[in-house]
Amino acid sequence: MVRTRFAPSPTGYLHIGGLRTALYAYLYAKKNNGKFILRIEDTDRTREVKGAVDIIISALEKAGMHYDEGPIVGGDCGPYVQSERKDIYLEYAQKLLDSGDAYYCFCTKERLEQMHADGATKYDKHCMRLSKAEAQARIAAGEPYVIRQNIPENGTSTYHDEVFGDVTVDFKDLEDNILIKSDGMPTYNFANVIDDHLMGITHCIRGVEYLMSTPKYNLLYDALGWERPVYIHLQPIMRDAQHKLSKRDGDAGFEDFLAKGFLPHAIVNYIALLGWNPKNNREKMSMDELVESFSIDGLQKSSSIFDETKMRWLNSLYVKEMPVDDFHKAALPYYEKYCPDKNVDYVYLSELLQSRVEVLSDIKERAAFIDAFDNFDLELFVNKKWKTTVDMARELIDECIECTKADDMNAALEALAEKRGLKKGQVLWIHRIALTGAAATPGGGAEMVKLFGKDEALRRMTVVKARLEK
RNA sequence: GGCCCCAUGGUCAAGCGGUUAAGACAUCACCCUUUCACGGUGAAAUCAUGGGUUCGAGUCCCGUUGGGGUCACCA
Repeated sequence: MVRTRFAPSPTGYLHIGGLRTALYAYLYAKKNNGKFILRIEDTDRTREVKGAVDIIISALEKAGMHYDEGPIVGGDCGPYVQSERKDIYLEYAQKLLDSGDAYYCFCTKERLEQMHADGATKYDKHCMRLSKAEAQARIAAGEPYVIRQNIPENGTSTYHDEVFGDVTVDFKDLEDNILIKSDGMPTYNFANVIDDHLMGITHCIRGVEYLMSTPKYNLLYDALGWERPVYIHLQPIMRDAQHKLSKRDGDAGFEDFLAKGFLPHAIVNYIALLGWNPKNNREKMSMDELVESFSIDGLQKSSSIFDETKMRWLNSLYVKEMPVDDFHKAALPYYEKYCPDKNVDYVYLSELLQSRVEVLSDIKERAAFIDAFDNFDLELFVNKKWKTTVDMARELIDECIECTKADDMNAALEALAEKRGLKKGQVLWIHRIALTGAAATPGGGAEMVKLFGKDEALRRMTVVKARLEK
């Protein structure tokens, strides 16, 4: 049975790159009728962020990825929070100590720093030479210590990665890294191996930053007599050719995009395609369809640049197919914030806006004309294409108002154009500007009158008339 | 710097020795619409570079360049 996992450290938000890693792990598990596990990697107590686990869980929920085992829901391999598994790691560290695959190290930070200052590129195995008795004595004396992994001094290690193929690393380039820190907590390098095995993880899906250290983990699997998992390393999502998308650049978090008005599934759909090709030439896909078409051979070997513009396009597709009621409900908070308590038909506004909005937050500018009417620039009456002028508006405003009162406004406007020897477009332009005060509106004059209602429409035009005649 | 990995239009990408080198976003033009969008049609735009191998190379090999990753008591 396939078992994959998403193992974030609780930093306070879910990075879009992390979300994609989680997504691929989820898709792969579901595609193979397997299980998707959530594990929290919080062994660095100094980086503890309160409430971070809840944020991750709720983000996964919103994204539509339900984990089968993990915090809160539990499972047979719990606990799923590493800080609660301390004793387990110590137990396995002891086995490694016994077999000689690990050793106690008492080197001080000062000595380590001096070593590097002297040009050393890795730890010199200084403490490996200590006898067991001596090590025990120093521990008994209360000296702080760590446990290091004993890596062979010579030879190479090759393993197969599902996306990169065979990767070979020379042991000379690997350091005797720390397995257990002086506070008794394991490092990622150790905990990840122990947990992946104990939790029955069959496919290890993670970022490329672990590509080169994977041989160290394999050494651990081998020493403990465990079967290695299948490895699938993922290239990062970039902001541009040389920088990863990061929180520092702002808005690299899943929640940030939600706040910007993106729909959760649109984000998921977009990032699924960033670094993976479904081979069916389809882009807009439901979660079920993603699961159905997911396959690791569509995974990209190179990193990809995040393109918010394209995500907006995909989002607009989902916005358009929303039931009008849903769209209206989603739009309401924006109306309340940007054009509250106006004399307009908000439901009709939603109807007009739905096809003109890519992300919900576009509503702000799209509906701005409703609120920003009073002081619009009269120069808007000037239109190059239609050759309209402010003077023309001044001349026509009274009649435009009359037309608006008419039962058949459109016909009246048309008649007005004819009477004045103008093109209909010229009259319509002036009429719509007088009504909305905006060069672009989510509908023509007729729609705008319907949106405002005749009374409010006339009130607006009267205000403009006064301004024109001042 | 050592080591590992990567390299097709501006971006996401198909391609797995023989193609007019798909498709999508963005861009531009036109149509539709007497606003703006939506929609439709079309255009422009890519194999980083130098050597091989081969009848034939975007596809295979080597070098170069560029980029990323990694060298922590962080994950």
